[in-house]
Amino acid sequence: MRSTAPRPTGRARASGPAAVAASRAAMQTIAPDAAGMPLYRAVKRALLKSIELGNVAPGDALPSEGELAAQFGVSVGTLRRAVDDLVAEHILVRRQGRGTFVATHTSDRFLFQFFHVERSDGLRQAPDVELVSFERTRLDEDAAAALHLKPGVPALQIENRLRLQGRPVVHDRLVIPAALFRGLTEKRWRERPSTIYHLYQSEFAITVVRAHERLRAVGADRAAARVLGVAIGQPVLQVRRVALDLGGQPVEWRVSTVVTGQHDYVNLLSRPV
Amino acid sequence: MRSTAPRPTGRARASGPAAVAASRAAMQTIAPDAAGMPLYRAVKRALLKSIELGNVAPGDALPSEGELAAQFGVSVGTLRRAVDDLVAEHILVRRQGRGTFVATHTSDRFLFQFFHVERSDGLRQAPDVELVSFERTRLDEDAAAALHLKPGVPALQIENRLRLQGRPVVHDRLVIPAALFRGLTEKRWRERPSTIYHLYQSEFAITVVRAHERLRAVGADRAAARVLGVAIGQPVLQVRRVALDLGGQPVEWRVSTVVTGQHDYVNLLSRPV
DNA sequence: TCAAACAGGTCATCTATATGAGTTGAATGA
DNA sequence: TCATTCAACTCATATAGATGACCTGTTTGA
Repeated sequence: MRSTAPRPTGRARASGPAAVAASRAAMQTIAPDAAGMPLYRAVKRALLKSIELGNVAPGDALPSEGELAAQFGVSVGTLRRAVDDLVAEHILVRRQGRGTFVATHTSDRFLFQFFHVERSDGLRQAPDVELVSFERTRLDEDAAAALHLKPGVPALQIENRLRLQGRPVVHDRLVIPAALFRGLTEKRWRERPSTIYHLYQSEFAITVVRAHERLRAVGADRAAARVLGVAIGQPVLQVRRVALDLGGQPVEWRVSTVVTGQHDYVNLLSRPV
Repeated sequence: MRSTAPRPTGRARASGPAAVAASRAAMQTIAPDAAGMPLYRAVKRALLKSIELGNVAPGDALPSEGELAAQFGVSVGTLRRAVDDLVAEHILVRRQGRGTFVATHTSDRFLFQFFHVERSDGLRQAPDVELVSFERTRLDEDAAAALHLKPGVPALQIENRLRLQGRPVVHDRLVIPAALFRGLTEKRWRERPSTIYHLYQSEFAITVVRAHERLRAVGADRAAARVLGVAIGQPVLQVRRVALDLGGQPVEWRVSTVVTGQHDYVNLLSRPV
């Protein structure tokens, strides 16, 4: 049994209630090139770096605020300021009474951060995803430009069909650099238990935190028409997405085709806080 | 000349450097129904209310943080916490060394918060707006539903054509309730010096702070085709927007038609902070 | 006259500390 | 046995204050 009078510094690691929360990994130290930068920004960068390097993995608890502040040699207020930012960016998740955790791509919260199609009456539902094709290929011009790589670099191209309320609504064509996803097979892809981005995160340590999309209306091409069961040339929404990881590196290029007969792409300008 | 030893409470209003910043209006008091609510949220609400009521107008400086904190009877830290939120929502703007101001709809910052069309190569530019029509009408079903009003309520319908790099790219049809925009004439509309939302704000005390949009691909209808110079039935992007004011009330219904041949609708998922 | 220094205001960052609320596992006791 | 209580941890809120950066009008001094 542990002492009721805890030592003033350093604490038993593997006993007591706190041990329930995951391991207390050491953080990166504050970057030396942080001169002139506000302290809380330097702390934020160090936290980010620790997550990027895998010192703390998605789902892990961070050390407590007091502990972290001590590790960095800053006050709790400053530490919280840094964590505030990362929570706002959905990179960390706070749970009062439990701890602060590295966010995982499992929750609906994340799903709908990256999935904006819903039924025209406002019903928002997770899509059913069917794999259409999975093949090894090389980057074409568009994908290469989006991914900041050279055309011809080995890649995987994956096509999905997404159903909402049973109806095929979205056709996705994903292109990801093979180098970042070594060992990814069609089997592993098919058998993922959760979302695609959760697969990236849990199996390849790639956490998608941002994306930018460019939307346009086009006539359905042959491939999309066939997969979605619409006429060639029918107006469909084309969404071209670049997904970025924690370090801001592009990791996925995706072209989605959306049939907007009974569904819309929704966008909130200035989310309520 | 003022005393070098300021009184401990209450300060001279119209002299000294501080007088450069605009009037120091009295704030709303903290709502009595704020029980259980965190103090900073109650403060935020009171600030919002003061802006809604016009106690401080767009462009005005708020009292200094210390002064405001004293008015509300909270610490500066708590006051800042409330202001932080409103700054994040673009309702207030901080300028170090100058003060904190009620945001105005003049800056590019605001323009691009609500205008998401840019050239496919990434060039982002403010559009040139031409008035196509301005007429008094009554709400149809769609507009009424969007504005939380009954069909048949008097309204104004305004059509615009937006050019980018000289090329007509967007056709807007705006519907606004006449009751909210009493005295708005085509002349006043035409002669606005700045953006539409700035007109709403400066002339009608309606500040648009949020909007939600639903996008779909459709074939160009006759009106859009004529105004935009495209063939009827050509795939175009249709954006249906409801704009909300400070209090969250819908104040504008807008249907935009975007020709996405050489332009895209851009959307950032999880903006970098 | 006019540029430089200064004074006094603003917000920005950082520290330190106190108290409350939520969670969990262990101890307690019927 | 099993529900309750409790201790000890977590984050959440709030306070008070110090120091720095930034901005602007006034004073100073050549």
